Amino acid sequence: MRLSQIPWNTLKETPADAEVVSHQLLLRAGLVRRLTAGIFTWMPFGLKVLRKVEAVVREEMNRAGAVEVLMPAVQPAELWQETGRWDRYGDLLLRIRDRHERDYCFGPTHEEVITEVARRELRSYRQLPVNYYQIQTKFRDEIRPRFGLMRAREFIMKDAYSFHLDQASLETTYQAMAEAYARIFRRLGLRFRSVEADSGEIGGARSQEFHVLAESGEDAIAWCDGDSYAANIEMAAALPPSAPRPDPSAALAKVATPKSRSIDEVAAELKVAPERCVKILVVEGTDGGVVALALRGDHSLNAAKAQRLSQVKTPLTLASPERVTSATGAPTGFVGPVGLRVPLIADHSALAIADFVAGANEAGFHHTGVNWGRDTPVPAAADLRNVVAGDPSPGGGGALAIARGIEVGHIFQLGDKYSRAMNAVVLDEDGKERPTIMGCYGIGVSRIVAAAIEQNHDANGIVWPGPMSPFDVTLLVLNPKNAEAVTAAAESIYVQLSGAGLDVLLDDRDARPGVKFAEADLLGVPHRLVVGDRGVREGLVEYRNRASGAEEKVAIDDVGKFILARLSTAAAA
RNA sequence: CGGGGUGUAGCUCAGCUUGGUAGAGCGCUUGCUUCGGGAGCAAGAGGUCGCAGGUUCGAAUCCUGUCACCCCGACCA
Repeated sequence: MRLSQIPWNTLKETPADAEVVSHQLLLRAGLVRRLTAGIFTWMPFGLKVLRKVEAVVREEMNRAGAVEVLMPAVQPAELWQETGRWDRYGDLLLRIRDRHERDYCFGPTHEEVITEVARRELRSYRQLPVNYYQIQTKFRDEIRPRFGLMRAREFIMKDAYSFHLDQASLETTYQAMAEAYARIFRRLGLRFRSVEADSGEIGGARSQEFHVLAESGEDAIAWCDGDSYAANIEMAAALPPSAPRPDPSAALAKVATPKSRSIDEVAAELKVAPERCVKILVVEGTDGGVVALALRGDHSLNAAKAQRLSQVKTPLTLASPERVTSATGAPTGFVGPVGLRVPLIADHSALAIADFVAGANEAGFHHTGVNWGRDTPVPAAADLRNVVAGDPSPGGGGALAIARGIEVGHIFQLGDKYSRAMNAVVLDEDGKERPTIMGCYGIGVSRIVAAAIEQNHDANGIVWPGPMSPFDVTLLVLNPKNAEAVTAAAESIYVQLSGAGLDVLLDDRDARPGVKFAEADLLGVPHRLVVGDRGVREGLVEYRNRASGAEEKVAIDDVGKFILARLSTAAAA
């Protein structure tokens, strides 16, 4: 492409409302433009990136035996009423009414539509298994769209749905999808991890997430190199400490702590480490009362784990300050296990310490030297906390590390939830009707673009992994006005590279060199060639690698081979 | 939805407290000089000050309403 013929505007200043780097750089590099909250236009170069991601996804889905379809974006309410999700899905569902006053929604996902397809098309077990996929625009009316493409309302997703006669067949396809996903992210040149995940609302037996690793990731994932354990922190099990609880050695005492409510304040005032404190969180229970949860002072509550307790109301709700005071006799911050009048469940780690500090159930006072059993009944034990770096891995292979990740893929085993609700059945070998068993597999295609930038950028702009870059190579022409020879050389190199099958961006604009360099860095194409007066006289162009900054001079006649060699070594790596 | 904030030129923002008729930088246009890391000088174009009411001789500025957007909380690819 010749840059002189494409309107391309970059921003020198960071737009005020762009919070995360990917959003800032997408806007600054002119790849996307925001139309309204959570809704974006893909500009020419941004679209090229999106298409490259789609192509890899499509190739790998096809390789894994999936078959592409394209379902409607607009879906009738009736379908959603069949599965009950018209009412349950809530405000995330963008509802539309047509001129006949009929209800529709803009699809946030396609389980209903694909199940409708399946129940019409699939009649015999002989047609199974089948895995349909599409790459399509979805709309979820997020309460708060943010972070640019990372959490847009309108976004592009690859979603696949597989249908099986039995669980064993589902397992096979699920495994194939896990492998396809790993191939996709590897081919895109992204550092990623697959983790065990909570299957959440969609339901079903097994679920795995794929995360692009990046500091700015919204999710925390726990992993261990020693045993290849990896799980979303929501799921990662905290093992009970192996050492038995020490015997009490201190006497129970009540101390005044008028200013201290938080663990940090209490620990500072009493000069004890937070891990020698026990904090109590009071949450709503299932029986209309409240339930107290005990954690070691330095640990944080894991909402997903707490919700799994039968006594705890879902969704997890902290009791209001008034409820806490009336139930325990103390305001929040001073609740403790000694003489506590509400049911108490303690995290394993909180149960494993002796002589600890805790609230005294009286405003302005804490206890020191508290011991389970001696001063309080021994509460029920449970895994309630988030794992922290250094915890033993549930896989037994060593210590856990915590990394941040951006969820870009999620695969589920759905079972027969939708096929039963919508009567998607096939005849089995015995001629009996059986509901199909389903799997579903999503990839956030547009989110991948943002995640790639979050993971790969520097102070000057984007540093695309080669396979996602809008171009293979960018060719900067310096001083074309003053040097016809330079223009001619650039043209010949452009033809040479294009002829070699490379996607080349030729910067033939009448612009100053500084502008071209700065904008090339912003755009982040991995390989840059500069054609200028200096080199052309010697028959040379200058090469620079965007990621490493390494520079090299290359003979004009050899540029095609040179770049191709770089691309193939990058692909092999 | 609850809490906080912002709407002034394409972008980043000043002006608002204390009403007097619109500003800067970047970007854009033209010319000249420049030209190896977002040039300099000069001349320009561009704004119903989010919208609607109100107060006032006079409103970007004060009041009321409204809309949009952004940030903090629970969901998700």
